[in-house]
Amino acid sequence: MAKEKLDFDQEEVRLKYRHTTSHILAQAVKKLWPEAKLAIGPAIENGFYYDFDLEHKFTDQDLNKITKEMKKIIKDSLPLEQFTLPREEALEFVKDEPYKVELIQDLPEGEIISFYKQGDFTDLCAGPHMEKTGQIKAVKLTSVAGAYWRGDSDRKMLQRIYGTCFPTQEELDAYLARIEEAKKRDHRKIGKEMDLFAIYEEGPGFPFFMPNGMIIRNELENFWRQEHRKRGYEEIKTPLILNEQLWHTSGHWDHYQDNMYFTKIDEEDFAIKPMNCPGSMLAYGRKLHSYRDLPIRMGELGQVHRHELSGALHGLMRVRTFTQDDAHIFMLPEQIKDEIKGVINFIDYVYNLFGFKYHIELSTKPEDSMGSAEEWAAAETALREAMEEEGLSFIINEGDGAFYGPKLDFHLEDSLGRTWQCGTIQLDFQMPQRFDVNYIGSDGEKHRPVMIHRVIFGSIERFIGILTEHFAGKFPLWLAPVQVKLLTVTEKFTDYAKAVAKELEEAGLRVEVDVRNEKIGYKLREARNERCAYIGIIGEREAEAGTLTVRSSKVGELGELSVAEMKEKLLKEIQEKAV
RNA sequence: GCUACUAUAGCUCAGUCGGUAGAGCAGCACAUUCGUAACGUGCAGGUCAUCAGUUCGAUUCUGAUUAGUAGCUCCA
Repeated sequence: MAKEKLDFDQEEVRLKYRHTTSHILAQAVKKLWPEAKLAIGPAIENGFYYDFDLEHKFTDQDLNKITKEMKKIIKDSLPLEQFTLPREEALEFVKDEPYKVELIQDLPEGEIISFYKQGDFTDLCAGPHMEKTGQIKAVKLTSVAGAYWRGDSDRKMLQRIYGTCFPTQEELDAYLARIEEAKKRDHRKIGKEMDLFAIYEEGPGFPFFMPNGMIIRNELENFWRQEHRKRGYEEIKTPLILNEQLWHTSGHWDHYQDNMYFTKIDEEDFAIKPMNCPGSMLAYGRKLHSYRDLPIRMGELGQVHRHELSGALHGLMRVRTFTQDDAHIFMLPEQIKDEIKGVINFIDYVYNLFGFKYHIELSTKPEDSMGSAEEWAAAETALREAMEEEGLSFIINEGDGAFYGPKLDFHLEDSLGRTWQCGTIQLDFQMPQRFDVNYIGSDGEKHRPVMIHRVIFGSIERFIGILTEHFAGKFPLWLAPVQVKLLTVTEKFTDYAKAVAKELEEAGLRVEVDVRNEKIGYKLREARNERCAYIGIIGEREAEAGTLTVRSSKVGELGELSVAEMKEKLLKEIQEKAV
């Protein structure tokens, strides 16, 4: 075989390569368990999977056995041959594979039905594929997990084997090492190490924030308030518990009940809020508003509770109580586009500040929704046009809107590249009608305002999780729980160290001093493990010169600085919110 | 919620083919007064997640429960 260098940078090459590997996986599984029924096996980001329906439960040992079998298939370097069949013959061909039968039945009439054959194994597949199984070099089966047939939780759960593959063993090893490295940034691990937050068995999905975590949280909230004041928002706070009737009015009773917690007060039924909007509606509706006052932008750091499925909980990323940095904007119809653009730019400003990369999804009308098709179309158009006019690209997430309106979702990545919805902008024509809120127009008549729900962080909890993984715990100075830690070389310099700490503290910095009778190497190691942003070392030289020897967690040694220089440097960095 | 897996000291883990458990780090005491990632000695610390069952005896085997992990479903 002619040695042909694979261009793995090209997406179609990667997909072809991985897809062929998934066929090899299926062939190996069929060889070992001929009774296994095949579902689907696509190439995905970073690898591939194949779904099987099989009584026997795959174990980790099985993955080794399967890998051995795959290596044989690769060694045999079987050619992959495509052929097509007319529909009836195709159905006859796969009659022992019920999932394949279903797939073929769902293909439109007249579609060419394509198969790929390698050795004694044939799979329904549109391709494309590599020419020979021998072209696959380095394979690793990574995990086995359950997955519903066709992603439908009402249908059977199949066994999914995940794997990855690369043109060389070195690339595979590098990839696996990268994953291991990324796991060290996991916010659950760092959160424990830095004592940011904790979740106890007594409250699954209900995180506790520890003092270090509270510093980050409070700094984020301060920043949030400052930025919202600049942009013409006012702040309110609405109650966590409101009576059940309110949730009938809002539509949550009909559309969101399963996710809500309820309680009783004096025999009357109350609900714990899963969203802040109904409270905001009451707040807006308590007085008459003139068209001259619109838009009204009402912000709220609102804590909500939602019954998320136990299997979905994930550190701070997916919890059962979280604080949304919410706001509801009430506006005239002609203000819609500008307001949406304002929020888009606001979100972009905040995410850029942290250096996040993000992508945007436009989520359209779900099956379970309120309002007419026309209203939904108008709302979707408004969101789409605002995006297009701002020159932003986005993907469509069909049927994933909120029950009261379509939304733009802003997704951020965690350390392993999993994306989490953070910011969202939701257009809502329903809630204003349901709560019968209005404004007085220039004609002296009542009119219905349009409303936007929006969040920037999404939830403070999730955002802190993302921040933690993004910075691997080395937070920007303005967020860092410990901004400076002073270490004394011996106890002789305790007084000087405390005087320096006092001066820095008086400038508003968060300072800790380690005057313990320990070796400097030991104290330094500990301070570094704690991810202190700056470490100041104080010994004889520094005490005499009125300085400290500084090391930054991000850029390393900075040499000797006077206390005044240190103070100025850090205050500037905080002021700039440098990352 | 579903499928699979996991649960031993504050943390990271070892271990018991069934006879009630260990290490390192952290903590405490003593010693050391030291210059850039771990000084030493000693002490203390565990209902082996919970509840049942089998057994003379269960941390170990079985079942249920709870919590967690990966993925699916769902969502900020």
